[in-house]
Amino acid sequence: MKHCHDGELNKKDIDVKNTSIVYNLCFWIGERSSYIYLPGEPLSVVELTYDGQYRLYSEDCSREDEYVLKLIKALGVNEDQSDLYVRGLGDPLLGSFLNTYRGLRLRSTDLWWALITGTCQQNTSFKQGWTFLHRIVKLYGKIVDLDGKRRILRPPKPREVLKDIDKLIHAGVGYRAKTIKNIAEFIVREEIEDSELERKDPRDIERTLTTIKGVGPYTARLAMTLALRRYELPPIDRWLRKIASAVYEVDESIVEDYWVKKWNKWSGLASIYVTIALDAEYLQKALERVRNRDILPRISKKPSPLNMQAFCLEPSIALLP
DNA sequence: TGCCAGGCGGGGT
DNA sequence: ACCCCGCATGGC
Repeated sequence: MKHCHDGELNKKDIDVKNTSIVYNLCFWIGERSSYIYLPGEPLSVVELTYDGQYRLYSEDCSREDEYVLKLIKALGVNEDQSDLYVRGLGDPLLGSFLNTYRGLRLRSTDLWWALITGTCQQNTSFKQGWTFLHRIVKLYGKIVDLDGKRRILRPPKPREVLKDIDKLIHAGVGYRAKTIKNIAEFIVREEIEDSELERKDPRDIERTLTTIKGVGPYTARLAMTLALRRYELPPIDRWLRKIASAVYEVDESIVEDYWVKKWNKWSGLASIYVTIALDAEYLQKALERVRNRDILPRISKKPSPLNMQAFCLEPSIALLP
């Protein structure tokens, strides 16, 4: 890769550090900066220091202005969240989180990676799911040379996974391997531009993504949230359903309706924020924290959405070849 | 050591 | 529109 140029985010009141580290993989989180792969082609990556300086690398620097726009979009710098705050300040679940993390945005990935991320969360714990993802990157990822000085991992593309699909077994993903294969084939076959899906009606997006076998409403909605910045349809799993039911004192069967009435076009983002606010703790611990109104991230040594660095210390990841 | 978990699809009613 | 089961794996 070539070093294209350096710049500075016009970041206004964005919390650059937390935005770049939350749900990032540990390979790309450093002491003073993080790496962010930009969606789409050509392969481009940004090193973003926590004070907002960035350094752009790409296979092809000729369209570097486009990449800066991609970066701005991926970081959600211009996403106007004022309505979210009108809805959320004072909320028993997210009120104090929103107050404390005002500058946080959700960094986008590409659709392929968002769908894989959702698949890895299916019927498993936070820790196990994110362990799968780290292992997929270690098993399939290539080392890229940034400017002759630094080398970093990059996530695999769908074709690279398809080429050696049997290796997925070593990532420990179990029966999810089939779904990952289906997703890779879908992405290769459809050649959908993320921007094309982005404009569709949310129900259409959900319908399109759930045609992939193994992708249901949860994974489709998570992907819309993580890749398209479309938050109208919330990913609600058993964990969030029980938490929301407890906090708002509504029956589990109507949690989704209640959630969408409350958060409206921010529903998906609010779902993700709850996982951050509760450090993605196991359900019983999360419920206890909710009862104690202890709903702010507590950064410990354990892996959590705001402490993804900890995954690099896990033997099951660190010791992979 | 066995459970069994931040889903899903298929097969029932 | 529901309910129920099996599913691979690795944490607890």
